[in-house]
Amino acid sequence: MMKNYYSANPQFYVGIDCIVFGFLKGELSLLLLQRNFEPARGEWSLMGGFVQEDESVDDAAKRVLSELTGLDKVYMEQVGAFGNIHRDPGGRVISVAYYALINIDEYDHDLVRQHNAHWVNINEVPPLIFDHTEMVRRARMLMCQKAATEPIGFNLLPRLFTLTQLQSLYEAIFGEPLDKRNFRKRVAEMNYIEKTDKVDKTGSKRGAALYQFNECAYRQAPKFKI
Amino acid sequence: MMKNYYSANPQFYVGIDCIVFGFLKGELSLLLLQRNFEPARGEWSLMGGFVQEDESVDDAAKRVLSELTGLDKVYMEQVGAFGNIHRDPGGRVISVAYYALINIDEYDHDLVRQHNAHWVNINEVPPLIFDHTEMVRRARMLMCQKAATEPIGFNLLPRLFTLTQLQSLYEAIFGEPLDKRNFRKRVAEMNYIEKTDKVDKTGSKRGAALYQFNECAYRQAPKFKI
DNA sequence: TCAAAAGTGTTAAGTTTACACCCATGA
DNA sequence: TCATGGGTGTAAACTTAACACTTTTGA
Repeated sequence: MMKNYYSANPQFYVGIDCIVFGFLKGELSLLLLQRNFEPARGEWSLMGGFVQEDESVDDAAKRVLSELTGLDKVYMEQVGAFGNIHRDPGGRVISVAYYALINIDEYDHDLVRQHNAHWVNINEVPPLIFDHTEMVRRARMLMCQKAATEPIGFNLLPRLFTLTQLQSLYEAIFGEPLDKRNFRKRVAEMNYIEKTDKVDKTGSKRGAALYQFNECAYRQAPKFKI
Repeated sequence: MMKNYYSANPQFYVGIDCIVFGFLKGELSLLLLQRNFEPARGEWSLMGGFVQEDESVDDAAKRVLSELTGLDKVYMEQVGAFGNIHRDPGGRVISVAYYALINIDEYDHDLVRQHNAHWVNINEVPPLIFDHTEMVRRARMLMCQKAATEPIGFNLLPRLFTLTQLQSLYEAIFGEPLDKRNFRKRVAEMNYIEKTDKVDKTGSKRGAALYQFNECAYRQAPKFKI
């Protein structure tokens, strides 16, 4: 009768949509697909997929992201469920959106090319299918809030980075310029952002010190505020 | 072939679970069900239901809340989708949790009684079935954050309230005492929290001024910070 | 008359913001 | 030698936090 109780209800396709953030040429960008499949062939969309029987919703999101990027162990956060009746004109699909932060040096370029995916500046996102524009808006808002109080930004950078790179990342995330001296003062207070003895000479003649984020040290004293 | 593409994927029951907050006797409380039905008869749970074909997920949440409380137009926010494979031992259900803020003077007591639901102090929540404890944890965190920066607390109070009531509400939400003079100073800066000429004599001999939240005035200058 | 809640300002501490110049180096 | 990005400290403005007494009135 328990079986009975559940089976009186309808079932739904449950989709996954991924908002993939990357930090490219000093700008925050999204990895978007120009669909070469139906429905909505030719239009822009997020990378998506469907939850399968043998996986949790979170695992489905990881799988979908991995199908696009070849990446594993990526920082992802759920944005929420999107469940309007006609959100997908191809049929009733309830979709769960996730955002992911990836280091653009590490993804599988071939896979991305096969999916006809492209990096698009966050401020120049074209109209997207269905409710994907709303998903992006929510994802961006959530990511921005989270990035202000938790050290998730490092997922968008290479393991070693300069303070100028870090600052321009946060300027891209918040969409506003930051004061260099105030920024560096705050970084200096976070001992888990460690100066290494390596130097990056690609960005300037003088060379800039390379830093790394020490996750363990952060967990000892998890205070973060940019 | 579009149909084909979708139908290669499995379908799922999509559940709704409601974290119903109320402000009762100076304490934040949750409306919890002691289940008189299977599965998990006798145990404590959130009010739940299933999304139907003819409704959006948000509408399903409103319906489920209304089935329990008789209320309409309640403040609700989505907490997120919960999709672990074995989260519900009775079958694969992907559930979307919502929190609701209700004024405890206005719900339908008979309906609540019929569902065997009870108000439980937020700090004395019994073990809940499935992943409902985690849902409550997330809902509480989200609500607390939101309440600090948006005027959602008024949904938990009667239309007219005293500043002492308002303060004790926020103390319950944040789980910490607030300074009376600092609190009132901040309230005074929010012109959309309007003093009325009515007085509440039930809480003290002297009587306390009754205030109301003016939504329109708030939208003119939507700044809120407690 | 007294117990109980309502109401009311000031000051110190801490945080945030604004701001400008010298340094090192490769071209 | 000079153009370019790297690196550094201080003071004013603002925000937050701490704090105690008087008022009113019903019992």
